[in-house]
Amino acid sequence: MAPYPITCTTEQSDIDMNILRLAIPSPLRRTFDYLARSPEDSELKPGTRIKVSFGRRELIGLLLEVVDKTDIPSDKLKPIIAVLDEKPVIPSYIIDLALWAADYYQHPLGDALFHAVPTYLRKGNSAHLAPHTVWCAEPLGAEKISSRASAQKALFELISAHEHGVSKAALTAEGANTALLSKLAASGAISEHEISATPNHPEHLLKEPPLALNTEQQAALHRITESEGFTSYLLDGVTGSGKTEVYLQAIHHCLSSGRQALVLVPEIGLTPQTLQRFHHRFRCDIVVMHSNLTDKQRFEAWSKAKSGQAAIVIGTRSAIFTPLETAGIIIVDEEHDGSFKQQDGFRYSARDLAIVRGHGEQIPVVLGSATPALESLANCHKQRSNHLTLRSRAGNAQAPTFALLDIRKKPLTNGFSSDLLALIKKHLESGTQALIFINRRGFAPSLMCHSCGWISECRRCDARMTLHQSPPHLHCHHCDSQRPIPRQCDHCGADDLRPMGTGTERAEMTLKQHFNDVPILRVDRDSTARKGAMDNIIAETLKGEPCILIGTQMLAKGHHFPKVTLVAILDADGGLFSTDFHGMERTAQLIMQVAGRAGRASHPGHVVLQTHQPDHPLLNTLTTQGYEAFAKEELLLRQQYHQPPFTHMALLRAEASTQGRSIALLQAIRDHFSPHAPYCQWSGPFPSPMEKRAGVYRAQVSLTAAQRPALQHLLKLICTTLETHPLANKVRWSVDVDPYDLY
DNA sequence: AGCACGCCGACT
DNA sequence: GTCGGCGTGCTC
Repeated sequence: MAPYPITCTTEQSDIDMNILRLAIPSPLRRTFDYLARSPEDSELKPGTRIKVSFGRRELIGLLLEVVDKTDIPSDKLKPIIAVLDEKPVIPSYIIDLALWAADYYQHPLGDALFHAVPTYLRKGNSAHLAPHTVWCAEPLGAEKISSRASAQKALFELISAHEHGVSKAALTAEGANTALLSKLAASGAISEHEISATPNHPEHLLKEPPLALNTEQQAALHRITESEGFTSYLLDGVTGSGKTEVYLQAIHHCLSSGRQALVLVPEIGLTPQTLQRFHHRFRCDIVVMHSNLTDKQRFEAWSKAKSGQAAIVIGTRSAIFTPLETAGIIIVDEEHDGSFKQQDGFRYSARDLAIVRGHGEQIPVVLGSATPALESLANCHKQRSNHLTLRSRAGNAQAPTFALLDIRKKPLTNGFSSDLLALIKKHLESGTQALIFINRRGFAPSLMCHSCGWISECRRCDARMTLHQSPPHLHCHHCDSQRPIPRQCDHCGADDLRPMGTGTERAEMTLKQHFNDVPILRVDRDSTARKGAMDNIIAETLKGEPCILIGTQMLAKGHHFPKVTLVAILDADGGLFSTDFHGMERTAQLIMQVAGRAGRASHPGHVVLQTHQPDHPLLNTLTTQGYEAFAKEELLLRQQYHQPPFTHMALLRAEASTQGRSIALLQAIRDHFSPHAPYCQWSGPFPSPMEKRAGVYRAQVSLTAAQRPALQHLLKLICTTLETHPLANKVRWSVDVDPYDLY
């Protein structure tokens, strides 16, 4: 209980609380103080939007606190211009979350805080939404319309067709002339009604009965629902083990007690199928927050979450900052997914912030994955999180079998060994489908001159340009620049240019030559760019006829293909020797994810990995003993090498338009700080693995420390120094705490 | 990040 | 003569 004030200090009433401390949307790492105009201004609460003059422009800041004194000389203080809200738009626990994140990720606080404010509000729009209304036909409305008003009659008919009323927007969409609405309303033929929220009656919540749970699922659900206050869980369940059913029943439990659920999903995870599952189960308002919404739509969804009207909020990374009137649970699906970490600007991890938020609001947090991130597993070992495992599959589904296909010394046809082609043939002949995974789109990763060895390189990046065939062009996948395919070598003029390596387009061509009697369905960013293209492919595979699916990561996420019995990974070696210590973990996750696409009860899946490293220990552990055993071994290696999650890491990145400037700045920082920070290991500065990208030269230095606070303290000093460093004016620099990748 | 001030080169 | 290039400095 809070200590009760025994003596009342009376001075308080004499002190003028007339300074408003604001967060300003700018990259400056501090707050800004303004003068209150009146005593009423001093009553304002944190989270209120305030318009102020800042430098030579006007902008909107967010009130953080009201204080009685400031270090800023009084001649510099300006009064505020206007107060935009009568009550805060952002609740204090969201402000706290954003401020915590700004501090942890070393990001300017104003900029971090405004990530929690919907763009619609950032632009100064009113926080009040016009209530949603629908038009309803009156019972005897038809008689009230003049017999000559045919257009009004038509509109009335249209409205009558909607038993529960219809919104103006929907009428417009149906091609109605909504200008006549007011005429009809005036004559009393129709009337306008506010839509009321779907009431959340606990007994009517379910549209369909929940599925029966197996013992493991039941145990997991029980652990989650019995928790009081904050507890963190890792729901570690192999593909097909029914994680989603556990989520749904945990959400049901949460909704039943009148609370809301927040569900975070990866960017590509927000498929119509996922949403369907929620809509089929629950009779309540569900809002979805993703990047394709307009500012207004996003704000509307946000408002429903904030008011409590939306019982379930599903969203991508940024939805972690959505206020909920009565939060009851946070679920992070596919928690290992990289899209939860923002890769530029404010480099926060929504998954990690979910834990922080759950702790702050004293609610359970469930991280779910079939291939948990190593740091999530480590958190379980450290007893910071509770490991809930689901090992058995629903129905009588079996785990896929794995085989490494040694392709050393084997002739390859555009990346396919003859063994693999034979295997595909066998599966097609038995009436099932095959899925081929290649992590490169386009026709071939590069174009080479057979005469002199010249390779088509991007002018703006240290990268080769990918050859695309439909339409024919060279494309840099790093900066998006394109150019026509040269007829002759740029270097020696010879006309013998040859594609090197295999991308999805070339693999598709190869398969078409070998299997001309079955459909070959290519799934990559290029082939699914057209609206509905992906749906058509899904529909085609669901017919169940033999076919071959070929594609990139897009195939690995979200969709399941029940008739696929063979999954082949054309090149499993790609990530094995990455300079990034995460490489092996990412490769393993990807392999398991792709493998998980195959097989159901009647058709067990076979997974084949073409490799030049059939003796690679971790690859063998993964394919013979599974992800869990792999993770255990990889964690041991990380521990040996003092790598995360056993140490804490931050990356100092720099980019500049000329070579050397980035390095020089980072070197200056290292020289300045490393003698005073013996607890911290410095590595670099080095040019980034791809030094030049989109015309800028990039470099980085990594810092690791055994103790988080020591690292945080050092980073703070570094940021302060960098802000005014003479070398920093031509260099863009940033700090990446807990980097997801080291590029 | 913006935005203004300021001081040097090629144009109506 | 100016228009405008981007270096530098500031924001309570």
